[in-house]
Amino acid sequence: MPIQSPVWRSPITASDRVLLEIQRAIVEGDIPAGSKISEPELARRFNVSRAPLREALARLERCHLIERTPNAGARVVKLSPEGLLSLYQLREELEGLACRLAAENMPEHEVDELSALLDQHLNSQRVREGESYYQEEGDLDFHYRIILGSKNAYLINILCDELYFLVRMYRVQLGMNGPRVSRAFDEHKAIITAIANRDGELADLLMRRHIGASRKNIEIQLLQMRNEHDISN
Amino acid sequence: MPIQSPVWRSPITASDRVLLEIQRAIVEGDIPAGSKISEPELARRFNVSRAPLREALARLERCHLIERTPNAGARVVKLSPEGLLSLYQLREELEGLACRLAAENMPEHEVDELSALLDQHLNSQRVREGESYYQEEGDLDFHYRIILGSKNAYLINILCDELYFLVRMYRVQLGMNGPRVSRAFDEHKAIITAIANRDGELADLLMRRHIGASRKNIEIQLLQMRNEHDISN
DNA sequence: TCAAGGCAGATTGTCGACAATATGTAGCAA
DNA sequence: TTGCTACATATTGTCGACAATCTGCCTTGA
Repeated sequence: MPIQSPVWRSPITASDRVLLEIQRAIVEGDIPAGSKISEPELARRFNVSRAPLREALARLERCHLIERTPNAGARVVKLSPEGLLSLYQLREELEGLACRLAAENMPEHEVDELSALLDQHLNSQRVREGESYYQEEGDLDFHYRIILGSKNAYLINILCDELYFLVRMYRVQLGMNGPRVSRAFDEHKAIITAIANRDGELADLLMRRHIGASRKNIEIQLLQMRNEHDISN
Repeated sequence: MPIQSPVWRSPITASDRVLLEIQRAIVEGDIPAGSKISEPELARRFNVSRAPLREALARLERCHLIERTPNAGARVVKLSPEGLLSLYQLREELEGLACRLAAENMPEHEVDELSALLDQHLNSQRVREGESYYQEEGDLDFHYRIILGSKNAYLINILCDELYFLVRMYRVQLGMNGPRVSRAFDEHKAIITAIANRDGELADLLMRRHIGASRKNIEIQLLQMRNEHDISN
């Protein structure tokens, strides 16, 4: 089940439906990265005319999943190590800020809910150890809730609507699940505790460190992949 | 002359042209904040059909100048003190990051050019003192160049293409030029010096302080405006 | 052989019309 | 009078067709 944007309007129009389908297809690699997008073909495939399809394409460009050139059409973005690092640099800053603001603005009940959710995940995780469920769904949910708790509309929009589809795309396609599952629990717990204590500065620092650790983890994996590739050639 | 996005494709299509015109109209208050947007009316006004107009509207939504609701149409955003502060909170983080990255990635010649440009502005400014030209054009140009110097595509896109039109809109419509002109010179100079010295940490700090000072300046003006309003009633 | 130019096909940009949905108004019942 | 319903109007969403532009291939000439 795909995680859909929290600031999402209930999908009513044809362009909404098509957008969701193409988003999923791109994120999961069903439409390969770097491939050209043919408007007539996609329109047939989803049984709509080109008008709502182009509306959907405009929104896909907004969340950086495709790139369009006038009179030349659209291509699915190519994933690159540099792009991934750029993305994580941004996340460090933005989610750090989100934590600081959440410590000020997140309502008490939202903090409690998130805290309870973490405990719940921890228990269900201990049962079937190793399952990478948490890293996928739970991790994103955790980050989403804190971002929403910041109550900064621009920040929420940029992170949830524009950048997080890319994060998911990188995770799925590069298989960046990582062995950090158990450590992520503790880090998440520490972050929400800081927010509960209304210690914005600490929450900020912990979140930066949390994402920074992911980034370094990714850098290591990328290095390994490159080495394997070099050896095999 | 409007400052156009540095990552702009040369305006070729009708939707590009319409986008630029509506952007200007909204930023300068020609189309009032909060007003409803009628597709048929705008289409007639700019002599295009609704197809390219809707394409333009999609991009206006992207840079937060309008808000759309399915089946209900689009409205120009309403400006609010909270919105302005949210925007500046974001800018502090993002442009701080931009400075840190620019210190690493900005080519030497770009640093020199920007430094020279600052001196040039300083001289022409001293001639016609008080003119708010610098604050408008020069200031934005300065920030743009540093952002571009970061070489982080996502960061550039978010700041230059999505947030800066709003910044301009707030400045124009709330008349936030401020008396900080001369001080901004010194701050800009210090920032570019830090970047030239490849001292990312310092450049980051100085930029956050620079934008933070603007934010506080704005908060004061907002307070004054409220007081005057309260008194006059 | 190779480069420049042009032609054919396909793709994107734009248009006008129709269908689906929302908004405002008048009439009716409590 | 107040609140609801039904209708008329206007606006948005979608469609199919045409115009403008690009891409690849072929011809042509040096």
